[in-house]
Amino acid sequence: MGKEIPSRQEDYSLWYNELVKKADLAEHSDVRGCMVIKPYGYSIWEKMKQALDKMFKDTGHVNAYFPLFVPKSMFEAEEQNAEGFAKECAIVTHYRLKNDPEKKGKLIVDPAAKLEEELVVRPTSEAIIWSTYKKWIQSYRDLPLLINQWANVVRWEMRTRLFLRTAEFLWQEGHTAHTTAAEAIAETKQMLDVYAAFAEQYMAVPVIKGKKSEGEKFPGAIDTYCIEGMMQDGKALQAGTSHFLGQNFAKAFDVQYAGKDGKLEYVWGTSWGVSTRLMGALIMAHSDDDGLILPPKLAPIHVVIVPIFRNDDELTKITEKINPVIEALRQQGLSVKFDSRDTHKPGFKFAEWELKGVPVRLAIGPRDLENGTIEVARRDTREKQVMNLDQVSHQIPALLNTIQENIYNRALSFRDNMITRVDTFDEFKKVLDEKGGFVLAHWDGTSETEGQIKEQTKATIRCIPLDASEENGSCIYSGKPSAKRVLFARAY
RNA sequence: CGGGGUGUAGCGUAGCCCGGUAUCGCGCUUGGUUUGGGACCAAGAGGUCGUCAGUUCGAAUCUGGCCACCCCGACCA
Repeated sequence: MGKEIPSRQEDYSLWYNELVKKADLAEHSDVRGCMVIKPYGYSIWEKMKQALDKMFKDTGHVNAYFPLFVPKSMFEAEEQNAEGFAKECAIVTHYRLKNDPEKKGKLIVDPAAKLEEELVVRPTSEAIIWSTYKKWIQSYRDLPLLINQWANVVRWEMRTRLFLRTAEFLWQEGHTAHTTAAEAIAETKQMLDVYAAFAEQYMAVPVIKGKKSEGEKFPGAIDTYCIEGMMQDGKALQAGTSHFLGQNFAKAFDVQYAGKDGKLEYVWGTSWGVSTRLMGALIMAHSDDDGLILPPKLAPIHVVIVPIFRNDDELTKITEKINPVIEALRQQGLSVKFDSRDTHKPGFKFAEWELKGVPVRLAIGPRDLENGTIEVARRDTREKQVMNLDQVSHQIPALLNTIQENIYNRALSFRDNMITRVDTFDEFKKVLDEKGGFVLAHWDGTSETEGQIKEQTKATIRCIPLDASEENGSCIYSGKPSAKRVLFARAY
């Protein structure tokens, strides 16, 4: 009955798709590869934005907005970057439609309105931003330039999945310019730390910080750093990236500054971003077969209250009793939903709010009115307890903190159990097939080996962990010497 | 772009082989009884059967073109 979703064990990807739709997060639109983010899903994204935006501001960044369209010539300027995205760019070639003379009521592209120069719909904004920075930067006094933008971007993906990979998605992209390489590298790492802190403290998703291999890095970057999370099906998900761009874009767009000594130097750059893909990570890291499990810090509704009543009179009495509790919870900054609909039974409401992942549910009925109590249920453990009505509003904030910690710890121990060290290629393949998760193994550092392993196992090097300890060993594939283990996984 | 599949009410489907304008469930509307874990009964509303053309007295059903979507592959920071 009602909205049931398939179990994770039956079909993980079907479970994910159905959960996204049934929990009212998003749905496919009539536009191929694009999704509609529904109000409930969007409010989670808004909470993410809010927290991240504050973290960016606290580290000295300011927001700005750059255009959606990038002239093709500008896009070409940084070759590596342009080539990397060329295969998935949407292009604007015309600027006008006209009535179809053949078919009434139909529109056709007006061939007379062809653009002199095509416009690329941004797959990322380095080109337009660096060509603007050229105008903004003359002196060392103009640096560092620390700018972020919240925007949509378009990458014409062949196969799409709600939140994880769509043709258009929402993200933020930070673009900074610095006088020295050291400062730019420090910025790159700082923002990686910001992302990791956000993932762990707000999303309750533990992540591994690391550096991408040559093959996996951002085209146009010198180094790409990332945070990698582990999903419940044993596949890895890249949740954020931070790039040290060196002087690549400065040279491509001729962005130079005069130093104190009057000499012209190219600036050093970084860029970093997270996207609505984080929604996918959030969903897949915590949720269960009954629906979403949201960390309190990102839940649009912290507490839902379900009254149990047989008639208007009982509802009135419950409302009178519960209103002060609602008020007290809101005073503490919590978002509270009082679900007094008389069109659905309590059991239906319980199931619905569980599907939507509301962390805490309160239920109050005639029996509670007599006893001065209320039932408190946690979404993460499904535990129920009865509390005194006059104490409940004081205890909820602590309970929410407990839930936030619990789902983080649960995800952390799952993730830790999903890291396996292997020393042979046979073991490597066996672990990937039978257990999944991250595999820590020695690698000779060549892209040939990386490519061979990818081809044979579909596993990629997720990152070279920043905290990897020096350890002499030999590459699982080639047997050549290796100084540290890298993190492999099959990934989203 | 290759290989396979599907298109019937808001959603999920039956019917298609063997032509006669459409089945069932969920949801929706109305009324009543219900309400401490996804209520029940009754009465309703809703479909140019993806699209265009052809065959036929007659097409959801047969034939062809087109379109869209899904799966596998290729591709993918």
